[in-house]
Amino acid sequence: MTAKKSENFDEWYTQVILRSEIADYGPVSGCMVFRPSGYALWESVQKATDAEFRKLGVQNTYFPLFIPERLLKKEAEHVEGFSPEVAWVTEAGNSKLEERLAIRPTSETVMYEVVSRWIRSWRDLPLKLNQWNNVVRWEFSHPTPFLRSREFLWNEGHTLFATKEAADDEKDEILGIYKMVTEEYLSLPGYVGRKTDQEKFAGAEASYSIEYLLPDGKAIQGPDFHSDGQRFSKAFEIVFVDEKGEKQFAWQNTWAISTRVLGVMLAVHGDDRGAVLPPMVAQTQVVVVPIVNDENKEEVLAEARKVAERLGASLRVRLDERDHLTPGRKFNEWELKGVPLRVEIGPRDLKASQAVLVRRDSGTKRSVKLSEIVGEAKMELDEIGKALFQKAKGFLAENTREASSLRELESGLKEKGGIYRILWCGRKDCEDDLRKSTGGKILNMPLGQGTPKGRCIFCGEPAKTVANFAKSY
RNA sequence: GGGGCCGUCGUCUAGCUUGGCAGGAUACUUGCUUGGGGUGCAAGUGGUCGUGGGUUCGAAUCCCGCCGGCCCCA
Repeated sequence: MTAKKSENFDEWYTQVILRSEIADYGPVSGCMVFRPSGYALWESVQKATDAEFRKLGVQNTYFPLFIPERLLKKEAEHVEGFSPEVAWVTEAGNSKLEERLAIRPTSETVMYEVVSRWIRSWRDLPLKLNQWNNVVRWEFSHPTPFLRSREFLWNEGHTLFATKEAADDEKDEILGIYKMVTEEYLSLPGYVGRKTDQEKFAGAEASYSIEYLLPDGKAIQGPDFHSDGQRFSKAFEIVFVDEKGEKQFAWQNTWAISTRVLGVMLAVHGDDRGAVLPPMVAQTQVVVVPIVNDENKEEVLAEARKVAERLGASLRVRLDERDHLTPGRKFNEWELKGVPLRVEIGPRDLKASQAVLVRRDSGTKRSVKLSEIVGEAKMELDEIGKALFQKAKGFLAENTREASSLRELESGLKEKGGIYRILWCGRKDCEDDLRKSTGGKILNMPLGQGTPKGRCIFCGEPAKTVANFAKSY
């Protein structure tokens, strides 16, 4: 690592993900490669999230990558929102296609066209579908691995209900899952809230998001949930007969968590030595580094293997037996790669029947008895996950401020960055003007708040809501 | 979206101003050495100089386009 996180964040971020061997660039701009340790992070998130979805009765499916143009166009607001960044297939071999095919930017249209055939009666509902897949959104501003890539991986949940109430009830369930996974697995704190009408998903009635703060003071959106109402069911004629024998349009939701959260996690926790991976998602949770010399090589290696095996029964462990590297080199390498916990075993430890545990997050070392090492390692890993979360939470809190005047907001964003709590009248004009004059935007509006006392930061009319405001990715 | 800086072995880079043998460090391979925080020595492998065109006897070097990366502004 040559860049410092605090001095040149963008360069630091690039170095971390490349040098830690988590990701690499592909040959097409904006399309990244997940290397094994990077893909393992996603698999951990996927596994944890998917298990929660299943508890709600969500079933996994797979729908096609390609969407015929006529389908994509069926819901007007939806197509308008996505058309600038849709990638198209227009040819196959030497012949031009009769109808061009969109590479899915999201799958509403292709799914609902088909699903409409599956729904006939209120007994067919609720129908809760999900797919883990890739989508393509051809962004034109600077692509950044994980944080803004043209192709990314995500889940897209698509659920259909008989009533608005049933559909609305799902919001807290899904946002709760996303909050749990990002907090407990990725150690990331964020702000849950509703998006403004301008910022909501193209085709939704209302959108909700979890917003995060990056170390450079800019905010970025994480997982989201959309109440689609009956817009898509009307466009795609997803109709069922209710208990009274009347035809009704289904009420729908869509929701997603993407690989972007991995970028947020890497950016938030990493330091000037490299990546710092939360134990719950790290491919390797513990690395065992034997420290040998000629006299006791076999003895030390044998004990190191034994320790690695015992730890390996319940943890993801790697034993670094490479003989051509010195311990110091290995320490640096595994720190760069972000392995949460290191176990050192050398001649001195052997004599005392102990080993040294070194935490990646704090660098603290302590000796533990070999007989107790499994329990101690588990405890440390647990502590590391919590400590990362607490540290990130502290950063978020320190960089969340209130601004009561436009001037305060402007200068604050410029000098310190971070997220500002502001009062807003709810009018689109003010939202636009705020964006123009500050370069930031309304991220979302915290849920469960009453009408606040006070006036809109821009126009001075009575405020309708509190809003999280920041410069963003 | 606008402006600026930059692309040379896997990585970092010298060379470019003033056109003339692509050089170093690191990594990698082999051997020895070393080993509790980036060991040391020796030998070896590795480069269409981002890409396409132009100028020239001759281009990493000069000119133009494209691609990619970074920075600043909106």
